[in-house]
Amino acid sequence: MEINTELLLGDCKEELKKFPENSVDLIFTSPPYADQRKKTYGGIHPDKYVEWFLPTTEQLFRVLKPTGTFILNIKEKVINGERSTYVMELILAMKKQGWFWTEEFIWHKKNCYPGKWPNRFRDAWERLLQFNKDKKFNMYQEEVMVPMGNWTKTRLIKLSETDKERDESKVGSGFGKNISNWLNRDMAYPTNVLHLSTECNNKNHSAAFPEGLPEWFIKLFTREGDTVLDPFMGSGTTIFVASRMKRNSIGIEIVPEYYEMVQSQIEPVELYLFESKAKYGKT
Amino acid sequence: MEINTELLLGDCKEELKKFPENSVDLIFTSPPYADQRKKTYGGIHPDKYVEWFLPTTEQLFRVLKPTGTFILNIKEKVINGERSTYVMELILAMKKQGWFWTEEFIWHKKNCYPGKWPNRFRDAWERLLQFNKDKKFNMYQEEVMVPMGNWTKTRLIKLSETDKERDESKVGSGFGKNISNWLNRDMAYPTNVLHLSTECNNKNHSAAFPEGLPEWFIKLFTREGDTVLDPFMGSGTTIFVASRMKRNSIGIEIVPEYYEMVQSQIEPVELYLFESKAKYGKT
DNA sequence: GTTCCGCATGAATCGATAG
DNA sequence: ACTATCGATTCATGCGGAA
Repeated sequence: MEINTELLLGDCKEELKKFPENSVDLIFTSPPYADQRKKTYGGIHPDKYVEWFLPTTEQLFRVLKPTGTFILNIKEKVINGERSTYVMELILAMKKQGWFWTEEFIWHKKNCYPGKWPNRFRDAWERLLQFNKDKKFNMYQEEVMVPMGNWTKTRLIKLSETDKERDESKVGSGFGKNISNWLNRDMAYPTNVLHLSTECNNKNHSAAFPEGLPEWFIKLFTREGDTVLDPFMGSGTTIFVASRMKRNSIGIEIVPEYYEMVQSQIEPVELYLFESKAKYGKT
Repeated sequence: MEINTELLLGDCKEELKKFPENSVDLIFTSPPYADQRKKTYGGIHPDKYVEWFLPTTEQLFRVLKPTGTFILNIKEKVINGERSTYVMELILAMKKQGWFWTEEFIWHKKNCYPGKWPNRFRDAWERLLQFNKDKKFNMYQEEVMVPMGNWTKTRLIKLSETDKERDESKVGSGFGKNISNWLNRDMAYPTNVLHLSTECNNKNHSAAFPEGLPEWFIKLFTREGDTVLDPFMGSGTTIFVASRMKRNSIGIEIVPEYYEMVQSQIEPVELYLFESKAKYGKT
């Protein structure tokens, strides 16, 4: 199997026009937040943020397959003591573009930035907005199953009786059996809350999110040989993870320094022979 | 000290007009979600939700003190495979009413209800939206401090012997004071992510949220003798907790069965004599 | 080679100061 | 008045050096 990694230098809303429509399985990205990273990206004013982002999401909509998924990592900042609304306005605007707002995952940052203020606590979570072109999309849930704790086990045992009664009367035969199947397994499906720490290592590249974040969504929404796109590549976390997981990937970055740094660290084409099981490194 | 609990039967947006303005310190409520609880509340169509809710928030704005806080527990439901937008539209509309959208807390439901769907995972979180009338409001952060993480944990093992000495020297020399300063550093301020399990009590009424939820916000935003309001009282969780914590409380409920049930279980007036330390039961 | 400790480092936010 | 910059606050994490 041949896995390609394609890196582009430039403004993603322009570069994306070169790509064919319906060609990407997963878009995972974390755009520069409003007024953040001014030194590298110039900073986008909160009032102009939606207007700035919409041309890009329009291109993303075009290149995404109907079965594909767009995961957007974002969080509104505090301005004058209150939360900005540009994320909510962005969601509403993207729906008008045709996007389905399927779900909102929560990334719980266990090691959030410290600080103390009279009127608020530390911000320990970010949004992971899931958008789709269609109600039907690819989702490989069994790939992200997690070990079940004893605590959950006992809980399910207690609930199983009530579950069987209620759901069998509703649906028929299916649901109650699922529950009993779970008891025999030691794996359970996760929820829409993800617990991950940010990586604050001394390396040159300071990634905005830990590798575990794109890894989880790449597992969930793609298979080996599929294509992953990150239009705001930054330090390249998404691209490195996708490559390691045997997914084709496309990374676009407007800052030359970042682009060159990623380019120097990645192999554009890799061959995988007689390997069916992937080894993703750390999980 | 005399603590009053006032219960009203009726539509809260009407009942609230009887109350003077600027008289409530904390509003904590979980309104009927759109199209949920149809049997008891009739159900509100998602498209009409904002329109339905705004007259109530207008009254809430009126009765809340300038230093007070409004905590709204809400979550959008899934309709035709995608998340509704009525919560976001509500926030935008409330801002036009004059509310400050100060913060969004996340309630991470550690034991959310089991289930399996082909296109989504179990929903394990809800929003706790904080609104204020002013940038300045009362917040008693030290009341909700939590034990610190592992750095101190390992240290506490070594300190255990010294800990004993502290108790002995409490009465006597000033040696204990140094230690207590150390121990103060074992507590840290929490974040805006709350981890609470849903309660599975055997009572007839199924509370929408666990007692720990209103308890945390009552600790954080009020003091003994302050006034807490829940305009959608339901099974009365907020009222019971407020009463136990020696706060005056006002509960409004439109369903007679709920109203009577709460009324039969609460003392309208309670006297507390010569007690300076509160015992809230479980923390 | 382990374990332990010290230290720098974050998509932060507020309030004061300066242009 | 309104924006830009700076210092103070604070904690989980992972690295490197030490015991």
